[in-house]
Amino acid sequence: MPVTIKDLSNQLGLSRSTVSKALNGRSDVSSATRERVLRAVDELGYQPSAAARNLRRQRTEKLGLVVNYPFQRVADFLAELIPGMAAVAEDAEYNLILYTSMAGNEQRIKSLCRSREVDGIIVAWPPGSSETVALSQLMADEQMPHVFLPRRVSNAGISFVAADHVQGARALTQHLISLGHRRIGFERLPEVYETDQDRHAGYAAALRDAGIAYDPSLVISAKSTDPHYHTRSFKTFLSHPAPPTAILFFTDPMAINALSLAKEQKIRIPQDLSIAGYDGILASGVTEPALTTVGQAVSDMGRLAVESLLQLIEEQPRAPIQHTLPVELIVRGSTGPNPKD
Amino acid sequence: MPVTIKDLSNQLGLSRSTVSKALNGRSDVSSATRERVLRAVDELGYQPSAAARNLRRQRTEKLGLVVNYPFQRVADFLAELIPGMAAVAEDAEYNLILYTSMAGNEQRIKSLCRSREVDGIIVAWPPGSSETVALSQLMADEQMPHVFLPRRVSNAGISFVAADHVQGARALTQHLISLGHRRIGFERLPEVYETDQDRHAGYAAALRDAGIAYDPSLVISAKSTDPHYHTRSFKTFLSHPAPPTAILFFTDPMAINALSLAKEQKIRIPQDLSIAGYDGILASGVTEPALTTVGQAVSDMGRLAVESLLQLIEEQPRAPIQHTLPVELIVRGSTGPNPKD
DNA sequence: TCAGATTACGAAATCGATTTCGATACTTGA
DNA sequence: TCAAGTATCGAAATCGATTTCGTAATCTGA
Repeated sequence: MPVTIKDLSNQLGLSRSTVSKALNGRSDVSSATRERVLRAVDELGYQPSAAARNLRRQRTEKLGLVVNYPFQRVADFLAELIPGMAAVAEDAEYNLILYTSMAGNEQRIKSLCRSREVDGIIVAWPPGSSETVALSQLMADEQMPHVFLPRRVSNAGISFVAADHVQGARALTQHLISLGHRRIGFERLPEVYETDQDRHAGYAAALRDAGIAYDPSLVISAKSTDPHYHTRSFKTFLSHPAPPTAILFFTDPMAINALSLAKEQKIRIPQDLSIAGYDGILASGVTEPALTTVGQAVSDMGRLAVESLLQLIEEQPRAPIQHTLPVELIVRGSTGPNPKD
Repeated sequence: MPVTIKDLSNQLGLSRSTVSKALNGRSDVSSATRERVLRAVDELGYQPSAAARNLRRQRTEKLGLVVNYPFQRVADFLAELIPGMAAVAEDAEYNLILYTSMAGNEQRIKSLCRSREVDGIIVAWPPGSSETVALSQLMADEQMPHVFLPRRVSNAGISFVAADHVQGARALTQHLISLGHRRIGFERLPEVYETDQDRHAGYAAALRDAGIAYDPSLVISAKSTDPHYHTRSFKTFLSHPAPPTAILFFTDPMAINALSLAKEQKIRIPQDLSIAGYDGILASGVTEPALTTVGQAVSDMGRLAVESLLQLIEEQPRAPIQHTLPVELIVRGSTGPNPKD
């Protein structure tokens, strides 16, 4: 039903070859013919069939975005990420295809690679490190360019875009130390996440720099991101024989949860206790008090991820492309001087 | 480089036709042969080429999501919308392709339709009504199934999924009236948006129901969603000779902005002034006081939009598919009794 | 003026699947 | 036993573009 290149060539009395060459800017077409072709394209409203072109060219100009985050929990993150990515991709004439149901299913990733419906893949989900390496290997076997986001992968051969969480957690901890805090609690996630290892390393480094002994009883590992765990962790902190005067939470939602728990228990923030989050989500700016946190240049990360992927696709470099972006300490009302000072 | 159906047929000593039929569940293949084929598929890791299949079948099992919202401003909205849409689509073996750079560019929509790289389109952007009709016509001319989201279109022939903003604004206004308010301010958007007309209609209806005269000086139309305008509108309300005792803002961010302006001016919310938002974004729950607002079942809207589109694609009904979903009044701390009572 | 180079175009192969139609072998029933 | 029906498979066309290669016409320079 739509206009094909055959219709065009019939109308013009030219061969399909010539029409195709005229449209693709090849040199062996006279400029007069080229103009005739272009005029006819306008007249008939011709647009090449994507499927036919993809088949012949063996590429689709589509990038796969494999997401497995629970969207609600990282709403801000994705909402900032996706437009940046889409914008860069579209500038390069690529589009993004979303895949949200392939978590933990290697087979589906493999199918995606083999069907060649995308030219490259951005993986945005939080698997454990070993899983990441296996996944990367799988895609490499299928010759599918790919980039991991938003996380560092310590394995040397893997491309990724990440934020510098060592620096972020370190800056945050230093901020608290500079306010006089010595006993600083930290609620972390399970260690399988490299993000967790990084933030923990930053926390530990800041303590070491300040000559403060690392107290394992001040570090609690949440089993998951379920709010239930944070509530329990928070209570554990409070009932500690020598409770912390400041607490670092792994993410803003955890910290925001803690803010309301504190309010229930008539604990004043930051007079009685300092609380800090991480990620700089939108909601962190409107709580009372507003949350001290660490902001990431999420939009930049998205852009960089796509740029990196396009580079992998078009230039096929030997070395992986790895970016670690700086993060920004955002000091707001939820942190204050150590009340014990 | 990847395994093709030809490789399979060579390996098996069968024709490509037979292999294809075995894989597509056709009846004229013996079950023994079918099993041999399936085994070979597993062994060789065969996956049909998406491009070849698309070309032959004349469909792609992809849906286009044309978005033009400023992502940051509607972060929550999209973050809730997209996963719901993706989930439904993927259950039906479809995927979502994102298009974010085609605002106001009819030509690009036309190209998208003609290239047949998607089987249907969901349009999520806030054009004026007349623009919507033109856009719909354009896609209809190209025989491209499409659904508008998240907005009502008064033109009878157009498919859409929307929330019932008449009801929402009406419920919100009634809530304020029941608190004793008689002078209720309303900051609306330019009238070209049907959403605006709906919410305004709901506001006016509630007043009428309560026998309160409609006072045009209490209704301010913001020129855009720029925070600058809201600040000015808010000040206009305050300097009104008979200022409102409650204000309805068109969206939550506007209301949240007003909350902080009020705090600056030592106006107590809700003791001195009641403030309400609209949309029920995440941040509206963590402000101090938390915002009274109207929540939409955004995830449901996304799901419904995709379901409707799939229906349009697969069943080709004559009539358009139109859904208007109820919304939910969320009463929180930012609204209270009329202080003048 | 003529061999060789250049220009402009078309025929046909190709990408990898699906589908139509026809052919063969095997059953079935009277 | 034979005609008709059924089960199973393959050859070839097809989807709509791109690309390779060959050819005819024109141009160039000595």
